[in-house]
Amino acid sequence: MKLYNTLSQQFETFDPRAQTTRLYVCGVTPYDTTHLGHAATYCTFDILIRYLEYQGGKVIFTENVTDIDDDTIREAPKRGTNWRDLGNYWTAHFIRDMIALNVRPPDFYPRATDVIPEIIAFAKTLIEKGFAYESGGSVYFHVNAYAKFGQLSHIPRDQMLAIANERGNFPDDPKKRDPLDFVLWQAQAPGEPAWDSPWGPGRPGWHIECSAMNYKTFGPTIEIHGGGADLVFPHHECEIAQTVNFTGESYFAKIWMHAAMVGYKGEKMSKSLGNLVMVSELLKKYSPDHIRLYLAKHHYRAPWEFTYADLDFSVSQCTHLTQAAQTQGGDGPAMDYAYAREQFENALADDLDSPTAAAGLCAFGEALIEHADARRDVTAAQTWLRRAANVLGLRLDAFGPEARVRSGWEQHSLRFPSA
RNA sequence: GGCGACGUGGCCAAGUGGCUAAGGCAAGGCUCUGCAAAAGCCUGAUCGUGGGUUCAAUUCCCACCGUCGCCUCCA
Repeated sequence: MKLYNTLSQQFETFDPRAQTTRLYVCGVTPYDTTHLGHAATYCTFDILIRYLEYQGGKVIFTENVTDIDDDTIREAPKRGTNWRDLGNYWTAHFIRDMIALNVRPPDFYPRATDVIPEIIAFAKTLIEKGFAYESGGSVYFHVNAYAKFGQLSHIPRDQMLAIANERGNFPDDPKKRDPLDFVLWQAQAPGEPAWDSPWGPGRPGWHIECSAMNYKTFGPTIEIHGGGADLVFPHHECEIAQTVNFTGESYFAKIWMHAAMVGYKGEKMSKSLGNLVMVSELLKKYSPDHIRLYLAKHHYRAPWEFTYADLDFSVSQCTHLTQAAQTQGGDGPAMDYAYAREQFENALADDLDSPTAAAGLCAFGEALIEHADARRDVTAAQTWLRRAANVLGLRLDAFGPEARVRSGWEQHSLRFPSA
């Protein structure tokens, strides 16, 4: 199949059967609610996984929970709790949405605080190799030591600095050598949670946890790294800088995939703007399939706007698909479905073009109903229809999420006990 | 300012180097109906602007205008 690689800015061929696909997708920072925008990203990668497996590939999937960072520490006291309980609470909330939407669970679901030793090892090695330095109990990655910084976001180096300075991002931290340097390990501030380290008590910076978790579960390189488009810079740029210089490999992930942002009421759906649509709210009126089909009808790299009118339209499409899966045919000549199958597979093989795949599947469902009315044998066509629908995460007439989805997430959620 | 997207009938939104440019919502007309509702049928697009490439562009290329996203809170 073909996938768009943010790093090379080109479509690249990816053969899911050539190797086991190690996939890492950046998860949430559980300091506040999650919403449809988050769901859209994870449904995108869910379709990717399902399609890779449909093509006979094997996938190992890791998603992270950044349970310790500035946000969780800052928000917890505002809500009369501590960072750990806050993280558990919102992670449990997120998991509920993922189960409801039939999003397959990751094989590994580590939290940042599970990998403190690995994070320390990263910082230590990066200091030894000259890519990082200790300053006042904190450790910083020295951006100027890595010439390729900017390779992912394609922001020219000289301008990065100029922009940073223009925007007043200079010496807010006098411990930094350079305003662009970012923290790997942060010295403990009064009242903050801390772990012991060679540089004194402190906690991980943002970015390093993903490098560490990735390395711990997968080793030096992976096939695909994904996340929301808002993570390209600085988060993923920093991850590359950390990982590549730690491992000494020429690359970190072969392909970098980014899911576009979802808008609502004319602006990017975001916590700070408050223009949120909650999955749990939608589920009061719509079924998981309605939402999944609606999401699949948007290409993952194209920003789009949520509207109830569009969501409503997917309701009748789901009804038809389900009817098509259930209808009784006759014993006439078997309905041909090879054309629909080819179209469906080609669409998804073309940079995960789920809108085309979904449209084709809906049209096929309509055709199937007509063939059944004409007393033709549609059983094989129905079997394939169900299989294709499953690639999009649809359940059709089945009740609730797949057993493996529920049990997998529930297993993970044991580590996020929520009061 | 930099990087990247997008701009299709009132609104939302597919799609394509040439054959009537999908579909949905809204609107108007018609059928049905005592009226209405519901349902069915019918009606609408110089595909942002200006150039270029081409026998042919809405589709490719360039410029411009406009909207949006990112540029250390962010899926």
